Amino acid sequence: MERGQQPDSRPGRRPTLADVAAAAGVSRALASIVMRGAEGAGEATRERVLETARQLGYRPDSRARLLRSRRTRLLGITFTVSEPFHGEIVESIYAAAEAAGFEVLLSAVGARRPEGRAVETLLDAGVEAALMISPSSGEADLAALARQVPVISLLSAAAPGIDAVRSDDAAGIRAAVQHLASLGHRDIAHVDGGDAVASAERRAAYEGSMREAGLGECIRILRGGAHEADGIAAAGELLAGRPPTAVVAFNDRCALGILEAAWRAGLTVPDDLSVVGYDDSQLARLDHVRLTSVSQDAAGLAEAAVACAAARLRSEEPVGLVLQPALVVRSTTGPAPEIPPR
Amino acid sequence: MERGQQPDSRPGRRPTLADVAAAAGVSRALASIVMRGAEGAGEATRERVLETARQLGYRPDSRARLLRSRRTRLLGITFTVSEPFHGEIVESIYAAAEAAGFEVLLSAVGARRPEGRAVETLLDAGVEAALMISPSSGEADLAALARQVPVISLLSAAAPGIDAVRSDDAAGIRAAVQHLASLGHRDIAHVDGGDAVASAERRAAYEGSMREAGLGECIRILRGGAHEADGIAAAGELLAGRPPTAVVAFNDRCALGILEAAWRAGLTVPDDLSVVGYDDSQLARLDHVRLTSVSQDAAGLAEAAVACAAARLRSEEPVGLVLQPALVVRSTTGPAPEIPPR
DNA sequence: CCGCGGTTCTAGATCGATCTAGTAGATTGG
DNA sequence: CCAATCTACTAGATCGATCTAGAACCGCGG
Repeated sequence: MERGQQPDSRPGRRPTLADVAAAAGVSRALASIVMRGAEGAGEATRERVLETARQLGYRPDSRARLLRSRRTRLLGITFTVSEPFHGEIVESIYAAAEAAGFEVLLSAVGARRPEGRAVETLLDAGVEAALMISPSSGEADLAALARQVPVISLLSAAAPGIDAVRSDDAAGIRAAVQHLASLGHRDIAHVDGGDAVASAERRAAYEGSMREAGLGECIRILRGGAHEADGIAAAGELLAGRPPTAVVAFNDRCALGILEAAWRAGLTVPDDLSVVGYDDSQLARLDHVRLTSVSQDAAGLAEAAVACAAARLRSEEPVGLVLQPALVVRSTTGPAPEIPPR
Repeated sequence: MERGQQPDSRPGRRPTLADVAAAAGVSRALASIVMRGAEGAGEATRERVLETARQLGYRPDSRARLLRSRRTRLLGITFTVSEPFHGEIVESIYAAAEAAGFEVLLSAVGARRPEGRAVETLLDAGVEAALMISPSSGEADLAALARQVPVISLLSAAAPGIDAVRSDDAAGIRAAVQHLASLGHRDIAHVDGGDAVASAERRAAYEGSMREAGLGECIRILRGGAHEADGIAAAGELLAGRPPTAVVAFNDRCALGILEAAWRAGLTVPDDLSVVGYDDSQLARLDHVRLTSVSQDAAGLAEAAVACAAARLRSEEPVGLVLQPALVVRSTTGPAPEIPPR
């Protein structure tokens, strides 16, 4: 009677709502009402049912629950396991989704697991909407997908029929350039993202804001990429000739590569060289890095994306949402050297 | 007739097996047989059903499917979003699980999402077993969990009632020490993992293998940790006094910190200092790092873990499985300098 | 014409929850 | 005292699949 481990009816099986109802001496329907906190149950009965449920160790079977109630309240997420910034967004999405009453289903994209497959898993599980972080699929595929389920693209530009939540890259880059210019820098170079998605836009923003600052003649763009190695390679080229006094990198990982190359070359940051990253990822915040970076505000993006999904499920039209990034100044930027080094 | 977009019965809803059956003029049961490739259907009918399913854009509802068939074939995984090595294992688990006929359900652990919550989500979804990568819960919690569902712990030591799949840390460390000794190093230091789970074991293995190599007098252990900053801090201490000629780090991230500190201090790797990491993560393989590291063989661990889960579901006893790691020599280790530097 | 084994197919129960419609029982009002 | 109203509760259908038991049909030997 007092054991509370095994339901007497079926040995060794996880207890069901029927078990709880039987044990508490009520109908399944009433037990259901109590379990989901709906109204229509007496106070005394409610407590009795909750107590028996606790004793039996009952946990509602989410598959059965979702099957019956049309609204699954499930949000699917595709993300790339090897991208640290994706991880940060995922964590924020959990929080935002929970607050909005959604469950979250993750599906990883990786070298051996293409995005298409990741999305299919989500559809099979019955998600109500799919949040895709930096989707790599083509526009046609995304459009086809969007016909089956609301799709919210995170960090990428909008496509027809799908929501897009991203931050204003141009504004972010402009903030970086202006910050450096206000510190007296003139030779501000840019290591771009190569073939990465947002690379072209950030490159253009760099050129634009250099001209705005009256530094059109100092524009210097090097081909980089999204990873540390790309930063290293570009920095090698950069430091070989007449090095600039500051560099705006495509993202944090690229910036980290530049920092490493600078350290190896014996330069002091930020005395000899200022470096700005992009993403404000954990990497940037690490104690030994303290990288000045443009913050994409993972939490804000996540909340906006979840809000978007909720709006779409209330059958509103797709929107493109653009958040304003903020520059976070840390220890890798400082005043321009009085006399150019070397 | 030829549209193939909307099932005629219920507009705008995803088609069900009943829709397919009706459209193909067969019973639901037969349609089910065809869809899951069971035997008992005529060749002609089989093709007709598959064709109509394709036209209607039918996809089986996994919730309903799993609800009915007791075997959910679902594997739950808890992992930490910010740990790169976890990501690698996750990806390998996908492959291994698919090959073994399992579906995979991910649940992330993070700063704002404790492991307990991550596991509960998995249980609610009805996973048949839980694979936990580097579980942080206490033994009591794990034991309680293991009473509800088979638990396989990855990368951590075994606990009563749960399987554990890990690699032989002692052997890995020994391989690192022997490698360095064979290169002529004598002053081989160890930067440990601080409070991290496997730290004590690796530290002991370092001491043991140093003695085996006749270098008992050169033993030197510094407190480190699992992250880059820990490596930096320890390296600062190390390089301040009489620096060793080689360092065995607790893991790759720690080793990376040591490398950075070395570069900043103007040392050349491996000429002045050899460094060995642990995990053989993506980080170690990066072009500009090329860190000599002990490979934990993510794919092997993943396969073993999935096999373990399968065995447990055939009601075999919990086991502790230990894989042999392998040392991957890259560019951060070399012969000991003829004359100690400085 | 009957019985038999084999294949192909179907009706109906079932998984564990939710939801609709409706039934007891107490309370209130005229 | 009967009708109306409200609350507490229940029976049974339902979601979309699987699974069991059995029906319909085939050819074939006796």
